[in-house]
Amino acid sequence: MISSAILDQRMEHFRARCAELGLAYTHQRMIIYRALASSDSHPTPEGIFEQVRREIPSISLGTVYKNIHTFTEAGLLREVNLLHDSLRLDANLGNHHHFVCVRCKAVTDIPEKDVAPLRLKHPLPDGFVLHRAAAELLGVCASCAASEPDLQTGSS
Amino acid sequence: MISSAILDQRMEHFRARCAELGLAYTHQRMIIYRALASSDSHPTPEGIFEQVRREIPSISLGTVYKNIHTFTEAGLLREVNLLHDSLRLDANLGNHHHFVCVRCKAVTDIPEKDVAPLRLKHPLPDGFVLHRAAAELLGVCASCAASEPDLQTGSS
DNA sequence: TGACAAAGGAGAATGATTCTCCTGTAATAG
DNA sequence: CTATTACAGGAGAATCATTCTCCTTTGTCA
Ligand SMILES: [Mn+2]
Ligand SMILES: [Mn+2]
Ligand SMILES: [Zn+2]
Ligand SMILES: [Zn+2]
Repeated sequence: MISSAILDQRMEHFRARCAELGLAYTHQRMIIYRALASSDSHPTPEGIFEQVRREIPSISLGTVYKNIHTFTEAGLLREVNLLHDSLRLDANLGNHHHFVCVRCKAVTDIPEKDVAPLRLKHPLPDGFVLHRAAAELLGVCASCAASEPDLQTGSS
Repeated sequence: MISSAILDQRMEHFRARCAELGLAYTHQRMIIYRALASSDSHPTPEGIFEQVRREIPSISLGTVYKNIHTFTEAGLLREVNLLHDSLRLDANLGNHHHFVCVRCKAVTDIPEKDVAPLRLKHPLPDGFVLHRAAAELLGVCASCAASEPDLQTGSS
């Protein structure tokens, strides 16, 4: 759960961004975004659907999915897992990092030594056990950047 | 594509691990693992299926999936995307890191300042444009660790 | 208030993945 | 080198998340 101050700030940003983009400010959208914005557990669409249903029993799962896409495109939401559409496999068992192209979803290995060592400066929450750590670099790969010059600025 | 020396080493490891675990060393398994081990593009099950099919036209997609699971459990393969089973959303738009529990797939936010800054010590491959970087920490969350004491060693 | 484009609801369709069921074959003992 | 048998593979059905289609409803704006 998120503090009420942060939630208010997020809801205000949501309202402003809807106006900015000409998105209709519907009851469903407000409730869906509030469910998302008040969670810090990285929920699934199903989870959001279940929660929203308590307030709007007639809401359809399709509406939840459609708005998740709308919000993501509007920059109001991020997908935790860019690669969730299909399993991606790696037979390289050594430590290394990954660069993921936000455009074509290509995954490129980055040698471990090319990134400053990942060091925890504060301990993990109590009871957590760390197995492995790697950097996930997001951006645009060479071939996508070549075909879309305006992506080269790094401004999402 | 991977160098032939590394491929040989991986195939030898594969053979040894199969013997170790009592896994039958079938032609299909060998061809499937070779397809995986000779790729550095983080292929999908479909992609592996297409490639294996050239050598074993009668192979079934189910066999590819089954062996991918077998190999993953054997530690011969890793999933790039632990969270690919369902979309996971994040309304926290600030920079932060993620801890993913390998057991229950819970995603926990780690404040940006709790990890040493992610710095590239060598430039990305030519033409690549970086948008964002974050650490992905893998391990076992507090509640999973509490319920399975033997997971606390960190030895995968 | 009225017109219209955008948004929502219901359920079918799709696509990736898993499962079931039967057949074939690698492993191993004789 | 066979026979036995448990494990592995093939085919296709089933499942589950996600997307799409089609029609109805509702914000938005004049
Ligand atoms: Mn890799
Ligand atoms: Mn997060
Ligand atoms: Zn790309
Ligand atoms: Zn857990």
